[in-house]
Amino acid sequence: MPAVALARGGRKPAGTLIALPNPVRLRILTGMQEQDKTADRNPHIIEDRIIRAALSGHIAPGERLGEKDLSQIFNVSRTLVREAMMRLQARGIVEVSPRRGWFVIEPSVEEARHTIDARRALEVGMLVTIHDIQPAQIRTLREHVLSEQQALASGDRAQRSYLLGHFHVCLAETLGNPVIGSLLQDLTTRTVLIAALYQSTHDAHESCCEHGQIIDALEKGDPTEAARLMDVHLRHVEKALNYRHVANRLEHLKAALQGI
Amino acid sequence: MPAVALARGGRKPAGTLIALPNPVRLRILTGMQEQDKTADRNPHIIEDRIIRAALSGHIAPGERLGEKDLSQIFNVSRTLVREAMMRLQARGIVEVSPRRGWFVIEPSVEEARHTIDARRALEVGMLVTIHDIQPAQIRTLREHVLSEQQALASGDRAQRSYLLGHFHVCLAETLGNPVIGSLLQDLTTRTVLIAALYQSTHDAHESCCEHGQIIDALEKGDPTEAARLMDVHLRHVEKALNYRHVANRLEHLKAALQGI
DNA sequence: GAATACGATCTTGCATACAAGATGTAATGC
DNA sequence: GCATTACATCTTGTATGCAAGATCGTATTC
Repeated sequence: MPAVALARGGRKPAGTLIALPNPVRLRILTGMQEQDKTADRNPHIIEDRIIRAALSGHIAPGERLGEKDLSQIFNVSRTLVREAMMRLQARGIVEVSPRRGWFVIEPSVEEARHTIDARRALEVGMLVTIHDIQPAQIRTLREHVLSEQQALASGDRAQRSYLLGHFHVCLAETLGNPVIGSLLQDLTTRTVLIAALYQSTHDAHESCCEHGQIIDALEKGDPTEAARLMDVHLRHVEKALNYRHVANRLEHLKAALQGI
Repeated sequence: MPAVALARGGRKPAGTLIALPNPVRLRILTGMQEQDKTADRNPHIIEDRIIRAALSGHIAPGERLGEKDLSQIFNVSRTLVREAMMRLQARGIVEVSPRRGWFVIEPSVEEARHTIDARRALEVGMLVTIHDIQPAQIRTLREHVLSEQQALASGDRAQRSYLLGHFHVCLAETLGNPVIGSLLQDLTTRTVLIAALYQSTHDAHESCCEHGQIIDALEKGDPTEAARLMDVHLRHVEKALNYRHVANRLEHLKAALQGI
């Protein structure tokens, strides 16, 4: 028996990430970014932290998010945790197994495809319907890519993962549509979880480079080309997913037991 | 003083719909569709009913949804109502005013544009990335349009409104992407609320006809044309919104008091 | 008569208590 | 030794209670 037992309702350890009991592991949720300490009374803080942790790769798909653990971590009652979980559930980030617990989504191969297709539709559609774009917007985007490059150089994997995912949200918001930005935040979070699940080997440098190319096309006033590049970019992201490797747990187990 | 007083926290009566106190008016939420009585223990029933009521035009933007009222209507405690509200909040259908109450969204002109733009991006993007389409799928869509026509003929405005909105969800799901379908459910619900707010005069017959044309294009194996038609369709929907008429309440009040 | 202060009564915000189910563990039978 | 059963302990599900704020009506004050 390991030194620390897994919490009762726990599924199997998600990936290789878990080496500590949940309450300890999940402590990363608290002090991650000191910048928004002001909004400590923000009822959305729990959601935000979880999304951020997922985007940073700190939380793995299938990971259990116990109400009690979270209530201790955030020092609130289970009520507030539950309310945050309800919102995250509506956003497709977590799901509940009755009387067993809350779990970060573990999309099946099919769900993964649908999610990426949805992103493709939304992002390509967003780019082809652009009218004009201002230099200031280009500057904002370039700054984002610059910070991506800095994260790449510094070797901060969490920051890198976060920024690469957040580029797409940033793009939508910079182009002036917060509604699309909000939808993309959820879809990219799910994509990052999918990538973690299916062990994406997608190169971060390549992603960053492609982000730059998309901005180039926008700067040249060619949104159609930008849309095409985005399509290619998302195909690369998808192609990097090794769907066969993990498949979903049930399929995996089934195959294993059939001696395949 | 009127025979029935408005609930304390109530904003102004939303549109001309309110002629009864909320608890009575909202009774429409209970027995709307007898078909899914089986799932009475489904914790999502409250959300579903509210979405459906909004799509049917039974619930107006700005309408107050008191926790107590709903808990009486659905015969559950406030806890479950609150959880449903949290999910609806995450889906952008309701919003909360602290210690005053929950309200169906009343999008500003800007938010309305962003929502329709998001729909355009998503639906156009979905159509241009279609590969092949089966006759069975075309049949499903035709059946939907048929039921739209029946609702038009029968004069059932609620059913008409619901089906015209639901076409877009149906399209996404039929084309095989439930993720897009889920996103579109929320976006179309918001659009219907916007239409109610800005008094859309968009002709229902025209909408239904355009739905048919989109299916025609898909059947002919021309998704690009379908995408173009969808773009036009959504522009018609948007154009029908008489943004100036109500604008938002503040603007409206301002204009009224300036004697415009 | 107009402005203000105050309290009654509504609302949501949040914590807590208990019910009910799921799971791991140890005792029991053979 | 192995299967079965009973129980202990964890989990979420749901209702309820009380706190705190917002609004409205009324009395009070100038």
